Amino acid sequence: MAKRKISNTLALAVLGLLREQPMHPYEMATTLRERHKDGSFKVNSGSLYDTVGALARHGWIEPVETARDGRRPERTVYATTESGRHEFVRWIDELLRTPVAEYPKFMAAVSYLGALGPDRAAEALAERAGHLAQRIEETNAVLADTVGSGRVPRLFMIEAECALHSWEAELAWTRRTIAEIRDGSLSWPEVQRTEQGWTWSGPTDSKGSTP
Amino acid sequence: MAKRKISNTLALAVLGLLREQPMHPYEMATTLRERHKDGSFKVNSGSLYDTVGALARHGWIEPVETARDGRRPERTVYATTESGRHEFVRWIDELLRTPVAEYPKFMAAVSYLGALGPDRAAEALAERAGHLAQRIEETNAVLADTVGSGRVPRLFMIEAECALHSWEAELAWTRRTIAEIRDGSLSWPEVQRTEQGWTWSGPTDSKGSTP
DNA sequence: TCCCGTATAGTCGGTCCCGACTATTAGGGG
DNA sequence: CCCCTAATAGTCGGGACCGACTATACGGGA
Repeated sequence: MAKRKISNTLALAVLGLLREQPMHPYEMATTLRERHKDGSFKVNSGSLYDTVGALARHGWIEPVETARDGRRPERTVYATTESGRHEFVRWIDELLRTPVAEYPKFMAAVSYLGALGPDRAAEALAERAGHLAQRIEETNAVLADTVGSGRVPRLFMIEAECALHSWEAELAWTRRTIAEIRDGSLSWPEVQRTEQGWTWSGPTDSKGSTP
Repeated sequence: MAKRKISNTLALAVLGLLREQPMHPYEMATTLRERHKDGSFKVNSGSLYDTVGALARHGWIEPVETARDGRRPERTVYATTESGRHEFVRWIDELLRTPVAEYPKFMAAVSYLGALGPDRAAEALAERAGHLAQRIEETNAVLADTVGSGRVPRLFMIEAECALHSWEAELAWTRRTIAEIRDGSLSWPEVQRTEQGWTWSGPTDSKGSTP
């Protein structure tokens, strides 16, 4: 599978918005924020203008008007093209079908959990758990205020449900791991340098070395 | 909280490796792959040399030797510094404590699930579910072969357990959503453009419009 | 009426990151 | 013994991404 010409998912959001209505970049940003889509797309003005430019170069969108209100900066309004609308659907299809490797910061830190020692690790994870619980609550509130009140169809906020499930899973894992650290069921070997290679020792693990 | 000087987590991996032993960049890459850490860190030669250079500029690591084997390219061997070792621990602590917004590609696609229509969406999700199941199986096999056989302490592969849980959660959500699409409990409104704004209609949702 | 904070709209320079590429050598099958 | 592949070690140019900055207009309190 050849690499996508544009891989920034912000471009997907742009195509999605322009499918509804011609718009200028600044309006795209505010619309995405209004609809709470800024949890799924990193909306950054710099990236946005870059992305819109790239989409235009590829012929997936095109400028349809350059208006000027008084002496404010010029606004360039864009619309999708036929090929842009097709690309939009193809891209979504591909993103859904084939999982790609992601490298969340949390996973990197968990890789070196050992370096903190059991007490500090448990404490740090506990703080994270608190933040996660709060984030989950906030998202639930947003869902209640939109889908829950019938103002927005559920399908239009489905990604919030997806994110919620993912955070709940992370929270569950975090809490379980805290418990395992505290009750000692996750043994904490100390690493030592020797001339042979690496040696570790711990409450339940036997000594060994990596070749 | 001021922004970190280096945010690429590959730098964390480098600090972690050099804490054990002085090394040259190429050896870091192969070591990370051997230890199956390339699921948590994106190991790319270009990024690696950039990252090592940045770490050296900040004084967190330093070159200790530049050896040359025959007429092969020069190898620069690096070691951590005192401040590098402190930074390592501080960084892990911070990454664990405070969750940051991540923008997985899947979330972006789910945002526009509607654009595929129910049948194609369900089919695409089903294909994803298959890939996820396979990935889970592969990771389980790796865990069985390392931790399961007692060759590596569980703590050293803990991030694989974490990733496994996260994928299992995603798989569960995916399967549940497929079922909801197929049995019609996730209603699929059609969006139409009107002069007022946006109108949708669907089996269970009442008509409405976004202001 | 004057000022100040906020909303509107976008530009710009620099850093980060990637992957394709180069160059050398060890190893092994024919 | 020779060629071909894989492994070793790293370079480089270009594109993606970010966030700080500019500039104008509007609204409301002092």
